[in-house]
Amino acid sequence: MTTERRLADGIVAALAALHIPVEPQEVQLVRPARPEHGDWSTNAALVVAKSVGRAPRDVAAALVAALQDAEIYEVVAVEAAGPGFVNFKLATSWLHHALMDVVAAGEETYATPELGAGERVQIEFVSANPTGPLHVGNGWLGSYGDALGRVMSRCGWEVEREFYVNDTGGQIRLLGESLLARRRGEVVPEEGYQGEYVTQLAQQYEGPEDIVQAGRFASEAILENIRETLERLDICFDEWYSQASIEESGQVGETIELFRERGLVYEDDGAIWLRSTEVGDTRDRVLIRSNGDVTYLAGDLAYHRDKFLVRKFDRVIDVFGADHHGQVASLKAGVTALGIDRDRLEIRLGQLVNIVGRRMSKRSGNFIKLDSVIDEIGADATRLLSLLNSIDQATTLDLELMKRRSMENPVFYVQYAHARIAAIDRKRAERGIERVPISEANLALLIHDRELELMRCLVDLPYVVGEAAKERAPHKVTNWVRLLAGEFHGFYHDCRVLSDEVPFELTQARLWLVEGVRIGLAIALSLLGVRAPDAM
RNA sequence: GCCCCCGUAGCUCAGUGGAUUAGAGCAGCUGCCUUCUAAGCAGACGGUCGGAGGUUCGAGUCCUCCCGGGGGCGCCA
Repeated sequence: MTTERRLADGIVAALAALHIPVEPQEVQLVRPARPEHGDWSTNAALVVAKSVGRAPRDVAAALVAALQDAEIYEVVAVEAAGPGFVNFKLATSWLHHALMDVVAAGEETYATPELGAGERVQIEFVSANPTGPLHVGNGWLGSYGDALGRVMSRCGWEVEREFYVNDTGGQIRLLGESLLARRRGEVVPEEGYQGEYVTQLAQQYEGPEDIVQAGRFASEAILENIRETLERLDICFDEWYSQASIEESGQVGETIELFRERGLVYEDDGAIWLRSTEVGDTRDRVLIRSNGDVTYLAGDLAYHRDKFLVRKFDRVIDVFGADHHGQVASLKAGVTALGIDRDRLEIRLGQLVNIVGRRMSKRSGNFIKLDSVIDEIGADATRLLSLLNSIDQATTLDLELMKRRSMENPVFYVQYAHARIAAIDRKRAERGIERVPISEANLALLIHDRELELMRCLVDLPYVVGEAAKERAPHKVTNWVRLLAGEFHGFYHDCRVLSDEVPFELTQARLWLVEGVRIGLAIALSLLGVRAPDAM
């Protein structure tokens, strides 16, 4: 049983003994930022004060007395503080036990909070049009979606990642036209695709002078290039879902029929409309244009019908760039019109990114190829760079920083910590030192401030991973791992593991502490999709 | 006009209800290498948390309005 569990149970029991009713969710047990506030702290007295009509400090005092009587294991002091917090001070041994827990659980099972309860969630992300190479923004949200999937999987969600391939419609025709124009040596139409890759594809295309076939050829080749780029970043998908396939399968018609049955379809100006204002949209939307083509929205709604009603996901998370904000209202409304609880569809909008020193015209970040960034700074740095900040914030990425081989560069800083640990282990082997089983190590010798800080940091990982999953914010894992790496470099500087000056027993204890840190680094880096190297 | 995101140190950003001194990294300043990688560690400096009201025992964090930046409001995708 963890210390946290013991304290939480103790608080509930103490409140019960005092006949104070409470909603358990309101009571928080946190690790305070300031050491003088103890090892753990609860706001229980503050949140129940109003309902029992007593001053928070009075409740806190009563709670303290009850908790003292309870004599919880390893708790050496309970005190009321500030406006009514109850702070717990624990024997240092609680950290040693926590370290044992980390090592016992290991990389596989440490920090795997059961939050998802097996809920089946689909995360759709990137879904870039196969009309050109991926840009920086795709890598940014691709890293986000992939890391979010990893974090949620670790927390007990059953995750599937999907890439929606927009392989049909006007843009593919336009791509075909652009390619054919290039092959004829003519100028590409003004709204067409001007990129040099079109010229290259035109040279490879040996098919007929047919827009559809040329478009398909080009989009397939480009999609292949997209896959390769994503693979370089270790961004994986379970499914590549074709928009063309959903249109050809008749599902669009079935979806529109469903809307019709609900009386949400009408004709106007020769087009077929969805009365989406009935279900929360700001305006009605066209499903079938007057020329007979289905709109992107109609396909997208058929696609979401497939996600919810055919494949039966409990929850769907769509990750879009902020430039797709216009789709949100109609998608939500369409899903509602299908009789699906709109809260089961989560749409995360990532703000647009810019690059330091590359003067942006409008959305300039989007014109920088992802492949060239990976060439420049490497895959690990590209991923970590993308996971440094919240996607809610329009950020300016600094490529130069990520190229430096020094502490200023977060990816090197963190990976270097892992490499240093591996170096210690190599040195240990060289010196013929065996690591004794942890049960035989005297962890009580770990009392240096650096050592205690490292253990405190490790204790926080399950909480951090859980928050990252619940808030769909994998960058919280990045923050944590940078912190852990920082603590480790401090420890490394002040506390030698292998040295004639260090007693054998302390060496053994430190070897296990270092192993705990390695586990923490390995877990966090794997969630972020960044390699944990043994040497640099 | 309406909708979404943001405004925190010179720069890039954490922090999204909790504790009389709001954090990190970088830039600039100062120390520390016969030692497991100095690709490191430490110290000092640096902020009216865009502004004004409000809710609360408690607000950078929640609500309202205003100012500023980005994005979006197609029979495009």
